Amino acid sequence: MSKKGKGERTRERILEAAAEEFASRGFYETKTIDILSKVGLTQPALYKHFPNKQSIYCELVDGLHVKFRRLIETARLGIGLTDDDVSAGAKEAVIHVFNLLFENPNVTRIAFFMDQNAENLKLELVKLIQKNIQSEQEMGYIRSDISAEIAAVCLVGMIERLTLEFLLPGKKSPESLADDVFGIFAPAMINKGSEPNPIDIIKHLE
Amino acid sequence: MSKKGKGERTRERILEAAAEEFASRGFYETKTIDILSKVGLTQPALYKHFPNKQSIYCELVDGLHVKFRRLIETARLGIGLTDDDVSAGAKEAVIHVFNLLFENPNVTRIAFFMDQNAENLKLELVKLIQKNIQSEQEMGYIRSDISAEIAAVCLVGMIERLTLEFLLPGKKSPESLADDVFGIFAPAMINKGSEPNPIDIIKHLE
Amino acid sequence: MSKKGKGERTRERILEAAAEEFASRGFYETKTIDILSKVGLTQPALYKHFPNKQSIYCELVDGLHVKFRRLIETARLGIGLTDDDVSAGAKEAVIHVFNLLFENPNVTRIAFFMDQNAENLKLELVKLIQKNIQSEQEMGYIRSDISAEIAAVCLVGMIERLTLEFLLPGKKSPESLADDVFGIFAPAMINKGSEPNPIDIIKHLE
Amino acid sequence: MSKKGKGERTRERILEAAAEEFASRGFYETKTIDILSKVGLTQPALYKHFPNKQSIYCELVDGLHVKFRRLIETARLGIGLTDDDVSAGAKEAVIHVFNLLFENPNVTRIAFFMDQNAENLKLELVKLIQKNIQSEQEMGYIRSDISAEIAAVCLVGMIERLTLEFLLPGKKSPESLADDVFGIFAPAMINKGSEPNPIDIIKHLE
DNA sequence: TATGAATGAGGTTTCATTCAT
DNA sequence: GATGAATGAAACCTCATTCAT
Repeated sequence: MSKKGKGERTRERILEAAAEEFASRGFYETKTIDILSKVGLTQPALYKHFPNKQSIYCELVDGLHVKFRRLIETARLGIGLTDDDVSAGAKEAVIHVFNLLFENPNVTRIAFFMDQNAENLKLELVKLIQKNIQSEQEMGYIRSDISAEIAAVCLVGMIERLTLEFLLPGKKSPESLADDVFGIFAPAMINKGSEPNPIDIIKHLE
Repeated sequence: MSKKGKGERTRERILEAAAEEFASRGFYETKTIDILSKVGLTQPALYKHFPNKQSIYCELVDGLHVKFRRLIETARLGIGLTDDDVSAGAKEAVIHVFNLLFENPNVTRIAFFMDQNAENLKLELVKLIQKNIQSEQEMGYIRSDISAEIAAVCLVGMIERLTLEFLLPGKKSPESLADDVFGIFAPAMINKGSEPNPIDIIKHLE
Repeated sequence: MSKKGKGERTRERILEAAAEEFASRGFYETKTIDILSKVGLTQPALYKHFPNKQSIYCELVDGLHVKFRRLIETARLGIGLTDDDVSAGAKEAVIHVFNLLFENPNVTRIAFFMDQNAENLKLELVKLIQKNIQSEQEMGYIRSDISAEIAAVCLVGMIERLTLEFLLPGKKSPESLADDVFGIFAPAMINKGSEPNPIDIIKHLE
Repeated sequence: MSKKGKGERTRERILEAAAEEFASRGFYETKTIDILSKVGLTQPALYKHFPNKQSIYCELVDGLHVKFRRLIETARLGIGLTDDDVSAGAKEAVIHVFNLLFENPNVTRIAFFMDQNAENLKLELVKLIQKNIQSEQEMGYIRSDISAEIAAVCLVGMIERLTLEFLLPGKKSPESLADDVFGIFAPAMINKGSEPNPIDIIKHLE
């Protein structure tokens, strides 16, 4: 009666168990038998569903990486909004990031923190944020005396560590963490005492 | 002339090669033979100097962890200075951290970024910073509407990522990075729009 | 209308597919699933019809081996004929052999060329031929300066290789190959330059 | 003191044991542990010397195949001799073949009788012999009413079976077997009653 | 001090084979 | 009669690690 065949469900149970094991022990210390005994299966069952241990790992990692890249892409396309939307949109984007990372904490641990390739992912995120910051700097909304790259890198660093210490353990919600991040990041970026760059204002009025 | 015997030198060459390999491939993908062929030795030589592969890894990791904890301890003891010292001291402390992380990039990669235990280390750093922030919040020097813990976590996150992207690749110096960090973190913490706490002002004027 | 039930037909399709696979890949490189996918069945179906993989192989091999031994037995009983019959009968026998080997080329490949037990079969054939040759040698019809055993072995060798190179690929018919074999073997056996044994001549004139 | 290092000798002992096992059980029924227990070693020792089980097999097979092809090549270059040399040379060549096959009976069993690729080898031998026969047919030395190809195939068939039944078990020497082969093959080929073709004679006198 | 040669131990993987439906 | 899903068993291979020199 169930839409999914038993095989499909088994496959998913393997993936889930693998995620738990990989997240807590790492790839190498996770033995296939650890995964299987968790699911209550024996070795050949695993190889009915996956060609090898590595492929389970990859499926988990790639899954998140794809979603993550898609999120970045979506955010990139959303660039170029009006005033309030800009900062509101930024926070919204960060919430999306936290949401995604919170979807499956085990997978996030693996794909976003343990996997070597995660660095590339973070670099892409940095690039996206950097571009946004630069736009806003050109518009004079935020300080221009700070390197957009440095700022972006810092923002990503904050997101990372907040994810590890508050999001994954379930201590804080994505929204709340986004507030926290911008509670620090926004004030740091604000064009405080200095007059806004007149040219930027003109640009903005057009 | 050299104080160190040949054996001691060999031991160090092994450690160094191991650091390179561990840093680039990780513990499990680094085979003892990879390390040895890099040094031009054969397997038994390794076991003359170390009880096993794990011990090489531990020696590298523990070395940095000890130094790191010592740094934190020193910083902790240095708490409770006068105003200028406070922020100057904070930046100084961050420089020390960057300096330590820059001492041996390979080891840093291993002990500070790959090793599971690094989380504890970072947690200790967070605690230290959190305490400092709390002190300053109590003194009214900085915003009190931000959780000291969150702020500390964010600061550590920034340090981490800046280390990975600028310090380890040699793109920026410890001092410059400390400037960058405080260029963002300090303004974010400043008690701006709100009326400053009168008591704090008095303190500050002294 | 068909005498055979569906099960029986399935059984035969399995045998046939197995013969193809065994013949082209050998026993070990043929996986049960290869056979089954060829027939469009799944694994349990196989075990409804055969106790195991080996038994399929045996059934194929034994089938030919039994037929072959029966052929040899028939030939053995037919020994002791008059002159013309002798050589004519010999060629007839070889045609029978080729016919049998041509009946199912795949099975022949397996049972006559790949199976270790085939050696015994060939040995039996050698023994039979050797006896025939000896009889004829005693009768003086053919050279006595050649070991009957050697001659028999050679004849079997020819049959084997001709089978592989011409019969199984369908390049030559059993009859034509029998002609070829005797085109070489008969002249080789003939009592040519030497004076024929007078006694033999007398026998021959009868 | 010995020229060969211990490792090299071990390698050879493995090869030798493998040849025995492969020859008697076949590739798949030979477990690496069978080979190793014969040599008194454990698994890793094998993999110090060979990348895998297959490579041991290949080294054995390729070794003989190369020698065999070299032999054929040498024979090919030796074509085109005078009268007596022709048949003498042919026998000589067959002796070389038998000698090679006798050098290492186990390897011969594997590379010349069990290995699938052996068929190609035999085909090459057939081609060589066929050419020689054709030359002699053109010169009128031997019967032209027999297909050179058929004759060559038969000759190879004889060699094969004689090898299996007499050479490998050590029942007959290469020379003796060559005599046997030509005792049958030469008379079969001889241009008995018929006058030699005049044109061929002229050709031969040139 | 360093090495050539060997090992113990254990993991991944691959089959043929079966159970419950 | 046939199947989806699972298993038992065993082979290959790869390590870190050690022995004897």
